[in-house]
Amino acid sequence: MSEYNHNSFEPKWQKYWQDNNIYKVDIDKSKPKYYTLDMFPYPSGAGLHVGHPMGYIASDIVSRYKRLKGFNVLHPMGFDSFGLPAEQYAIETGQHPAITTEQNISTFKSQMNKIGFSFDWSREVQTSSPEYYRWTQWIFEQLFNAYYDKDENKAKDIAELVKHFEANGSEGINAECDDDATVFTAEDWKGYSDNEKATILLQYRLTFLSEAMVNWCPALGTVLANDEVKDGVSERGGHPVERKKMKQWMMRITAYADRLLGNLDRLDWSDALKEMQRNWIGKSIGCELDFKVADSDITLTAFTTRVDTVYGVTYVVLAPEHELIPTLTTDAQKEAVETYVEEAKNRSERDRQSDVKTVSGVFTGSYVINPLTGEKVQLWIADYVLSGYGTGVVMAVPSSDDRDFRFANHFDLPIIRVIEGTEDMEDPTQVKKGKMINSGFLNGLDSDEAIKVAIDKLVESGQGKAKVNFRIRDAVFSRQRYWGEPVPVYFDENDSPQLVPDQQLPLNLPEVENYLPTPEGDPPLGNAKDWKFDDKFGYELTTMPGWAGSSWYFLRYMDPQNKEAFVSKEAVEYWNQVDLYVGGTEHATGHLLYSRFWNMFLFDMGFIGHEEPFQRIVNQGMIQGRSNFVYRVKGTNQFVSYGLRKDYDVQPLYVDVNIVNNDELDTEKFKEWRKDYADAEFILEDGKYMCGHVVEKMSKSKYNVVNPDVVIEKYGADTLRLYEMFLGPIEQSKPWSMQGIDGVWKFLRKMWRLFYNDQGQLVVTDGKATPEELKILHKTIKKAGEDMESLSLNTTVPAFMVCVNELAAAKCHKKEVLEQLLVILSPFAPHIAEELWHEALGHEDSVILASFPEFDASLLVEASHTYPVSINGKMRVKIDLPMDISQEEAKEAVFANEVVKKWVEDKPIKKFIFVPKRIVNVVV
RNA sequence: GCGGGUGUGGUGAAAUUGGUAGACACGCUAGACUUAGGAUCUAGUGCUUCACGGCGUGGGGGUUCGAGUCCCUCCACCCGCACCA
Repeated sequence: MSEYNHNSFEPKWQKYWQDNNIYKVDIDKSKPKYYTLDMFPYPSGAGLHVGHPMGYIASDIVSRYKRLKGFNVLHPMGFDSFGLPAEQYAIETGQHPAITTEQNISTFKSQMNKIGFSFDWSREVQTSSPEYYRWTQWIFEQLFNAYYDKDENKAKDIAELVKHFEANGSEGINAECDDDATVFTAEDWKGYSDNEKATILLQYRLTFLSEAMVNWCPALGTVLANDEVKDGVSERGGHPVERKKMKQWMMRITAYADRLLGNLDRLDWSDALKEMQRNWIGKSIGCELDFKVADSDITLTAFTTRVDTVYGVTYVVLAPEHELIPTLTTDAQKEAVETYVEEAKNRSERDRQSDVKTVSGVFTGSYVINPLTGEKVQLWIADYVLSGYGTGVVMAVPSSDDRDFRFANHFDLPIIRVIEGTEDMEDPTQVKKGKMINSGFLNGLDSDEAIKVAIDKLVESGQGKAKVNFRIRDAVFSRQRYWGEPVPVYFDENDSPQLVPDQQLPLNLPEVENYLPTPEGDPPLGNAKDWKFDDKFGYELTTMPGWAGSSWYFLRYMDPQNKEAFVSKEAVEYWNQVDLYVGGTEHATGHLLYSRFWNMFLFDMGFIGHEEPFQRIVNQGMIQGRSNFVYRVKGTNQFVSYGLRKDYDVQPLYVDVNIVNNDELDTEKFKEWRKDYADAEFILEDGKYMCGHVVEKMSKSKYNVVNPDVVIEKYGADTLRLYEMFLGPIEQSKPWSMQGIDGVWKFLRKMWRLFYNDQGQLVVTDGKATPEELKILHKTIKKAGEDMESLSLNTTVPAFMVCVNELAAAKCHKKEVLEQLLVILSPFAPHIAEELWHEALGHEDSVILASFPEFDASLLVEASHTYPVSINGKMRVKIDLPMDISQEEAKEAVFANEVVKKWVEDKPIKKFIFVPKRIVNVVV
């Protein structure tokens, strides 16, 4: 074969790998395991664009590398196949989402296979298949049957809680539960009806029904979890979201808040990612303290992290939603308060968020007593206090909190400075910590000390206690949609939720004629005919959220066909944690928290042996689109080139980037692109039509989507793989550009020419490699190995280029060298490696089964080193010196050099620095 | 506002973690071979200067024999969170 021609062999090897099940893996205890995972995609109708495979390519390279290094590598792929787009499409067209989804998956798979990924497709999972969601439902049932014991700090079987209730009632139980959990005795418990018992247990279960404020999105017709709402609108589609009280299934993720936070320290994730999770969990350590309402027996409990500043409290504020407001409002203030509360209620979430600077509030007319100072201060209501955080009551310290400061200034409330040094400052909140002043028994203490002393005092007098608060909320689990897992629950004659028995799982998603809510306002599942448990009891009509199926799929890959369990003990023991998880940062607070939560729960219950699912995560950057524009002269069919557009009155129009090459428009293709452009005329510059460009998200409507199939057609999968890595560090976002892909392609052609000459004759020779040739090879082995371990894949490609350039220059065609080069290149470019491995080198087995060559350090040892010699820190000349030269000898040699003499002249030598194998620096 | 990150040629980017700044590619320039070139090969290519040289890693300052790398300070851009008490 005379020329490198990817089309002639890439499909051939893809078929060979598939036919020979080369990527199929099984438990093999004789080998160490390695688990590489990609965040599985939602199979959208648009197919893959060139941005998607970047992470997949990186993880594929690592998988292939680890395999060559002797690991048994689990590298699966599957589909997160429940989701909104397929359902929206069903609503519009009546097409069942399962059909659309199946078609899309088939497109995705064919695109992936063309790139040559080493996935073990026999382990594929699809979250929407009943065989899979049977176990998602099963996990839901385990969560239903469990509660969280705060003493042992783990989830336990709900039966143990029942035992405790039977013996002691609610006395002495330290478990995660609803805030308003019932208090009762063992006697009470025995007297309760089944229904009453069920209601109480629901207050403890890790998945539970609750009447709660939720994010309701009318446009999508469903509630959304907090992480699915961004800036007050839905993350998908950008529709407005309202707060609404609804009965919903919830997940008690807050039980795990502290462990989810604490474990972060031992995970090998980027700081940014960990920080995002920390923020989301939002732990704050502080205390609760009681403010008695003056002339009343009501006590308000406030949460603060800065109890040291308690002497600076000049007023206390309630959230507008606080339920005691009517009782606490004096008659004189009644009207003002009601007006304010009404207004605050009507402000949308979005308003409240975007308008942070406006100060508003109202005085209740009541006063409260500071528990530590005995001072009487005003009680206010303001919407800067959130009902959902802490207790909905804030002790305001205008001298150290920005919001309190603004508020006090606005309403002319007193400000007491309690930190030394802030006495004369216009804005005392600029200094947050220091020695306490004006603070009674806290005077002279440092802020941090004062916090401890103040808490002790509060505890002593029974007016407060240390308290840790979390920002994270329990997760809403219900979705009022069709295309998701049915919740395996029915409601009995008392309307009490009951689990569908295990033997009857999966509870299949029923057929419906209409994917919209029922006329009664029930979710779409309400349209299912005769869908009842035991023909009697109605099933739960909401479905599970998108994150349910994706919260445990990494476990199912280990044992995907298991009919007896979600994963066998043996499989999960062997494959254990995911060693490398590659995916986008957009899942930082959703998927990655929920997965950790479920995994931790399954660990607590003894089903799996590891607490954290993903030891190492690498977030690949986004590939942005690069849109092109043409400029039509208004009212004509004339298009003016980018550089000349200023001379005309033009309208920029998107043009398909696939008919533009390096910003130059293919005018012929442009005329064919659309009917109305068929007789377009062009005003050219330098004989070319140049387009404008802008970097933005890849999307169909912007005509900037580049399909990997197109790149593969022209350059081949190996070039695509190498090029996507060559573009830069994997974590970095960058616009897609084809500039430079030629360089990678040329590299593969050069590589090819080490094996075949222009006439297509094999030129590989059998001779013994020279030390020089071995050196070229081994420094590449070293570099490639290190890079693949650290995922610096962008620098590996140049290392290969240098290697091939040097071998070509040395006219080295020796089998001994080329054979090993093919092995180390094969993770990046498996097709060309396999082709040459068989056709040029005559191997029978696949290169995938080879071993990664051992790097031999002794081959890189040199007799001499070229030292850069600097005079006063400026590099002036390079001198070859023997490796083992002493400082004295080096000095002699350096000063004998003409160039050095010229620079030094007769100036006195101040210093002579000699760093072996590095540098010489002369200071004059 | 808080937190995280990034700033290096015309472009994408390297730099053994304090030791020759710009590897490797794209692009560009010149030449060779060619009927032809969006093929291939050779040479050049940070800026500046005829040259010797000088200047160069967002700006300013510092530590050091030596700083893209460490410290201080300021600026710009990107990402995340945001009345969280």
